[in-house]
Amino acid sequence: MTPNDLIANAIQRERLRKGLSLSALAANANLAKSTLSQLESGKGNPSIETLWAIAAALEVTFSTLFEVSKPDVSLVRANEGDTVGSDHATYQTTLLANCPPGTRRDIYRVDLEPGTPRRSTPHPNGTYEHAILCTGVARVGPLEAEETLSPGDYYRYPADRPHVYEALEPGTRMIVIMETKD
Amino acid sequence: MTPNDLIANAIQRERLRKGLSLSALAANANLAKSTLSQLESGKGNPSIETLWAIAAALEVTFSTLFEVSKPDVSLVRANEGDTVGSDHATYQTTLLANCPPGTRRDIYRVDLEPGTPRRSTPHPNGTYEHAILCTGVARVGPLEAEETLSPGDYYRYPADRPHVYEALEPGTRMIVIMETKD
DNA sequence: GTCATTTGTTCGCCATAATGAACGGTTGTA
DNA sequence: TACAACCGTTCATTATGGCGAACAAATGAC
Repeated sequence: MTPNDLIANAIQRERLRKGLSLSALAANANLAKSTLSQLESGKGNPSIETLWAIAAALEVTFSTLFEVSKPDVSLVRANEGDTVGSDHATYQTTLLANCPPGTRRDIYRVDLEPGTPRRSTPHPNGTYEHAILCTGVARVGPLEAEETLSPGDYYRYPADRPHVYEALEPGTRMIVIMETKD
Repeated sequence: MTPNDLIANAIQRERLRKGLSLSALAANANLAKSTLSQLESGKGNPSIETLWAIAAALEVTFSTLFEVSKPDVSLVRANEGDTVGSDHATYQTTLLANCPPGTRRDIYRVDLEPGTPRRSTPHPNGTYEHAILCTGVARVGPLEAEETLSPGDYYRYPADRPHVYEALEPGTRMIVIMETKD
């Protein structure tokens, strides 16, 4: 893939996405439309000033012009299914939770040992926690709905009420993502 | 930041990183050293053919020349990190990454087996991935900055460029949180 | 139908990016 | 010291990217 083709495709892709005509884009970017015409047809070797003007007029970042067109697989997968990208037998991904807009998700690694259960005070209203157990066994969750998690298990629960973490085996480790409203 | 300065810095940064002299780079790229001299001093408006030759000679990807600095990665080993709320000896929590406003974080559980490395195509611009290894050993990250992760290790890297997941042990499992701009 | 407008392309001219030689400065070696 | 080999910069020449005018084709208004 030569840079000419790369940019030719990128310019046209972004231009059509914005519904701009070649002439209109030329006007916005203060470029001759002949220049754009040549670039989109792959005949050309533009300078970065020219590209910069194009990127600005297209309202995209500079490096966008050098990216291959995105099939947008991730977003489609997220809304649709559980298991994705299992074309390789050696590879399997499971979507555990997609992120609602207007939320924050802070990521914690939690190491705990058997002993006194850790009781967490309620977090702000609307808070959720996502726990994925890595190693060991743990009992996790709000008071009326604790669950015993084994490695790989995923559990999401409201964290705006009292909840516990209790290791049932030594060397228990889990990932906890705390989700709060913005 | 004008593109001239951006590229001027990038070329010199990558050139010095490889320990190349300006003259040597010019020879490798089939360019006049006067051209490189002008570019590195910010006086210039190079064509993409010129930049392409430079990127090839520097053995970096094309878009590397437009990046402000190195890939914005963060690595927290299993025994590292800022520990919070460790009042109990049996309990330890590590904040791996707090969530910037206006972002989405989707959570995946990834199971993979040794074999062909899984190469991921770039996600939309500004995407980051957070990987926490649960069991096994994996090599993860963007092409220029892969890291070998052991259980408990946390690695954050830009995912808007090609990156890989490769299991180095059977039964490798990790959590991947994909972070995208809203 | 006619005319006006807009589309993207092609061509000659001009500004300029890339060139190569010459330059001064620095390092290393006999 | 003298000399060679390298460094990066500067400058006149040359190749070429960007420009505007002219162009044919498609579209819309009346």
